[in-house]
Amino acid sequence: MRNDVLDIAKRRGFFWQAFEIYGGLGGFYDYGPLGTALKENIIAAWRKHFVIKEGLAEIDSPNLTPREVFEASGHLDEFADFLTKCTRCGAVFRVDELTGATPGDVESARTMLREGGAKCSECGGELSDPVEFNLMFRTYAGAGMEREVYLRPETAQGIFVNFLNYYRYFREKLPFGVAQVGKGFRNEISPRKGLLRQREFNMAEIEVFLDPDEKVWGDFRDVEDEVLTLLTRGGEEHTLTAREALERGIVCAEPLLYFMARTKRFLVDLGIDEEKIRFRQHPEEELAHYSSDCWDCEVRISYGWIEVVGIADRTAFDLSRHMEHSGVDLRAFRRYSAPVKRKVRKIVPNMKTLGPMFRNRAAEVAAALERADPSSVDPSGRIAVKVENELIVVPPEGFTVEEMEEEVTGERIVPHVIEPSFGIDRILYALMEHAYYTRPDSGYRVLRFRPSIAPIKAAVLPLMAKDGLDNVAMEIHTLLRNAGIRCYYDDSGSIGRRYARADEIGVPFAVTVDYQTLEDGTVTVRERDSTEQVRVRKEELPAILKGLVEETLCFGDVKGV
RNA sequence: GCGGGUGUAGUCUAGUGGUAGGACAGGGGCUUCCCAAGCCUCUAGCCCGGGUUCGAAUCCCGGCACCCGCACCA
Repeated sequence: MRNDVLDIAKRRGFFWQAFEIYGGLGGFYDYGPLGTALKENIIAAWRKHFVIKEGLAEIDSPNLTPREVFEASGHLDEFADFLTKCTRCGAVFRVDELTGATPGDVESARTMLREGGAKCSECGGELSDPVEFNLMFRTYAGAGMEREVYLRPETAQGIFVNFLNYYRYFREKLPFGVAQVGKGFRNEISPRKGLLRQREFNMAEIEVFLDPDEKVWGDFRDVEDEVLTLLTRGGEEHTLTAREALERGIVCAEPLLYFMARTKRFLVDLGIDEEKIRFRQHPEEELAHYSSDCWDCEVRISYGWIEVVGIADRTAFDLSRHMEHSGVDLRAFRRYSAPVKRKVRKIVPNMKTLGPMFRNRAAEVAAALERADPSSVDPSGRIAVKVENELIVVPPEGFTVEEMEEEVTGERIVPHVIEPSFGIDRILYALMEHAYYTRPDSGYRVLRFRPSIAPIKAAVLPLMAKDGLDNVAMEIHTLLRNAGIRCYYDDSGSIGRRYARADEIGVPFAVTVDYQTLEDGTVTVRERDSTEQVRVRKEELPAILKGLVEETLCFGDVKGV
């Protein structure tokens, strides 16, 4: 079955190994005409399900990202490393942790490891030769190559670093969500399994920013009846509704569960087999460095259960780290429902005396005084403040301590992030496997794409390429294309062969011009899976096909003449 | 990255040192032909690079790619 799908993928133009004429390059694929169209249709469906329905802001940030971003995100520390493995127990270690120094290349890593005489700290076994483990592609920006940049391993950072822009865009109110469709790059050690593990891949990510004390998103009632199969960290398997999962505390964060249910609905809507979808919670040790809880949506295909969507609670990790590293305040303001009044003692600088006393540093001293704690005024009435690492003692006449009433309207908080991250290529491949079947009578191959997802919507076929049937069919072909329907004309070989060719790439409808067309202007429309036909007037064809393709009209409801 | 396997037209495959063959797919034709019918015809291939040999798809070495397992998978 897998081979049939891969055969169709290559032969008919869905996808194939890239750079083949130069021997190929592992982990890189081309999408051909049909694959590109299919991918676009999947993304369009994703937009409908998430961007539009959830009211997200879709954005587009660069693939190349400066080093600093990944220093902050932790990707550099965690993944640009030399690793060694215990040959006895299989435990994995970082060379820099074992030797206390960071090696520059594999050779020096090996030397350091051997000279240090390091052994496995778990079982004392011998360690393997180190392996370079840098999953990010590095390059340089600028003529002088002065900026080190990396191809992003996820699109998420492009959203986090712009948090303030999106916060402003959403008029400074939580919660809000930002989405991005784009490419991610990971220099996988061994890319495998075709589209499933590429070095350059398509992803669609959502970052939802929430108040940590009020982690809710969407209307849970919309999804509460959705039945989910859940594999918990503890090894239990449950099949229950989202409501039950929430009430029994199987998934702790409500928005996580909400997006899990929405994800399932999206996949089923695409044509993924509902019976072959499950959610698996990451065990502690599998969690990424940034997430506190994560559920993978897995789909069963010929390769087994594969992850197609990851739904993670990234907590305040990313924003906190970018705050530390950039020095920019990335907090949101949580407004209290009513302002809180409170009495405070404050130091008020007296500029009249501070000015002559400190001259050009007076402003800094005043600022330091305002930040200082009134209780640190010493018994003699003086206070010491730090200005540019210098301790300055300000005499009593330089300030007053005043008691005043202050109105506090809110506080600053670091939002938490819920991240549903979709692997578009994996979804596309899984969809192809799930859509594939062979006709029981003939064994002919069919892709059962629903009309809105199918890359090509209609085939226009003259029964015979003569007697003027071909001309009429070509006219209809033009008519349909002008109506915005993606279709093709085919007159080669027998009519049966042409139906089979169309079925193999999942064309849902075939329009056939026959001898009766010449008499009364009607054509037949054939539905792919049932192979049933209905005869309609050719003038009505664009409207009927548009309805069928947009799924506002069912094939069974098409009125024949 | 390690171990095992595999690379022959678009796809599947025959060919174990001596002229690369087939099937399917594809193109052109014939046949009033609605589910890959038949017939004629054409296109198209030894993964790449070295070596051994008079001669390599075949043997050897290296590389690349794919598959399976391990490891890795933010």
